[in-house]
Formats: sequence, structure tokens, C-alpha cells
Amino acid sequence: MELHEAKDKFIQAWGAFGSQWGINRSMAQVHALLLVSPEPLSTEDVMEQLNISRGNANMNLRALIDWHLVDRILKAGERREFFQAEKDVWKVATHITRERKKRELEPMVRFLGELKQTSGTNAETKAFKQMAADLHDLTGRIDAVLERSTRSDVQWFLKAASTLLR
Amino acid sequence: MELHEAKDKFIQAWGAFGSQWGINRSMAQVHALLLVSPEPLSTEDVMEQLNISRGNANMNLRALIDWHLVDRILKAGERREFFQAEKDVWKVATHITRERKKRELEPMVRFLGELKQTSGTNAETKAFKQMAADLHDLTGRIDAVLERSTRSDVQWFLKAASTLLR
DNA sequence: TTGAACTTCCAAAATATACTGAAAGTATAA
DNA sequence: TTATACTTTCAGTATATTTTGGAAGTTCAA
Repeated sequence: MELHEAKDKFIQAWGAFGSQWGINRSMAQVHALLLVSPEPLSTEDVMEQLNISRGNANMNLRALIDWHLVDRILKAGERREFFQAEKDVWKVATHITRERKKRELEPMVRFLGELKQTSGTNAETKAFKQMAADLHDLTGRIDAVLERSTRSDVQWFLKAASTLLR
Repeated sequence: MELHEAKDKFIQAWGAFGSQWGINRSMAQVHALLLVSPEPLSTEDVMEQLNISRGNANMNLRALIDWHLVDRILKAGERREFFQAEKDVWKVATHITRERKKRELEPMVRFLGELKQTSGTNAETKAFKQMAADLHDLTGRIDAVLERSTRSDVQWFLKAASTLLR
């Protein structure tokens, strides 16, 4: 497979993969494009290479910066900004994990905790509270594992875990 | 909080949470409804309680059965089918994890493996192949951890992991 | 202070996704 | 075999999300 073809397929695949996980296709594609570009790209470059509008490119670049997946680069003598993806995939995974954990998982854990205080003592209420408690426990454990696995040394964790459990 | 209110909030929250992770809102809500219902429900019950159409209820119930999250129940003397959610949240988590791993993660790991064979030896190609290799390694490790953690004894794994890493 | 080069915003349009409801299909009992 | 009770399908509709492109905003050099 040629480099150009491989990059292209990667951008498509990353976009499709992202959208299965609730990340919009363009954002994932912009990210993929920057991942495979050796040099930082300008907004214009992104627009051209992905055939998307200025507004769309801008919005997704900002979102990626917000997620710490992309850095703004200023070149001497150039007014416009360039964008460069973080290439260390472990760092990328860590940032994505921590952000989604904070934005989505933690609020759910909190909510499930509140449900455990539902009033009532009849069988149906008890069953509901048990379900909420189990789910709270489960999500709490997942949260804890993710917290640990992204704290300081991701690589060590995944290596250790996959070895330990062999 | 009253039982009825708590159930309702749970259904809404589960729907919203699901859609953040690429699962459609109705499917997540049907699942939540069945999770909080002590008795199996009929298609009609689901339609009424969630205010959705017959087609929608049917489609999502089938999808949930397909994901092994819901069982069809036949009651003696009743012609219609009833539906009951698997209430063991560890089992639920295991099924969801394994299904998504199989449908989404594994194909991506395979694809990244293929990218490593991109032809070319110049700096840009090398950098690309390195990136693909890193991503392949990362997703492969995640895959391995998920495989282990859902194999036979989930509870043991998460307990062990969260203790080990304290 | 102006104008050029660039970024950001946002209402409207396009697209993708989900939902509806009626009709067709299927199984069972009489 | 027919009527009935239920399930499934699917074309059309509705809703939600994403994208566009022009206008407004910003920055900076002259």
C-alpha cells in the first residue's frame, strides 16, 4: 500500500471509528489528518485536504485543542496559526480517557449515588435501590481503574495488567 | 426522592449517557425501563411507558436481545411475548464490552496492523508507520485487557486491579 | 488609524439518523 | 381453514446533528 493511500484510509477509518463512539466524524478526521502530517497544518490546509468549510475546520480544530489533542503552533514571520497533533498515542489515549471520564462517567457515578437514597422500603423499591447500588459500584470501579491507568504512567499500567493477567 | 421519580430520572439519564457513547437514546431508554421493571414487559407496555411507536419499540427490543441484554419471556396462556432485562450489571457490562470489542475494536486493531506494511522507506513513511505501529500496540493492549477483564471472572479482575494499583 | 490577513461566530441549509404507523406477515386456536 | 392476536417491515416523516458560507471580530504592520 502506498503512503498516500494508507494515510487516506487511516483518515476515513479514524473518522468512522470515532463516530461509533460519539465523536463527530469531522473532528476525528481532522485529528487523523494532523496525526499523519509530518508538518503542522494551517486551517486552509485542513479545509483543502478534507474538503470541509472554514467554519467546520475552525470549530473542530478548536475542539481538538480543547481536548488537548492538538497544539497551536506559531511560525516566525507568519501571521496565521498552524496546528499539530500530539503524536504520542499514549498521551492521546490518556487525555481522551481523562476528559471523557470527567465529562461523562463521573457525573453518572454521582447520579447513581443519589439514586441509592430513594425513599421507600417495599420490595420494588428495594430491588430498584439494589440495581442502582450495583451500577454505582460497577461504574465507580471502572472510574477507579481509569483513574489509576491514566494517572502518571500509563504504559506501565497496561503492560503490568496484561502481564499479570496472562 | 420517590420511586417513580427516581425510575424516571434513571431512564432519562441512561438514555443521555448511552447517546454520548454512540448508543441510540431509545435503545438505552428501553433498556433502562426494563432494568427498573420488576416484571417482564410487553411491547405494548414499553410503547406506553416511553411514548414511542410500535415499530420503534420492536426494533430496539430486538436489538437489545441481539446484544444479550434482554431476554424474551413467554408466559403460560399468553400469546404475546414479554421482555426482561438481565439484571446482573456485571453480566451486562461484560456483554456490552465483548460485543463492542468484537464489532468495533478488533476490526480497528486488524486495520492498524495492515497499515504497518505500507511501502516506502523515506522519513515521512517511517514516521507514519511508527504512528500506526504505536496505535496498533496501544489498541492491541486495550483489547487484551478487555479480553481478560471479561473472560470469566470480571468481579475478580476489577477488584484485583483497583487494589493492586492503589 | 487603516487595511490586510486571519479567526471566529452563527443563521440557514444539508445531511444523517431515528421514529412512526399502517400494512404485511406469522403463529395459534377453534 | 379461518379468525384472531400478535410481530415485523418499511416507506415516508420528523428530528437531531453537522456543515456551510458570509459577516463580524481581531490582530498587527505600516
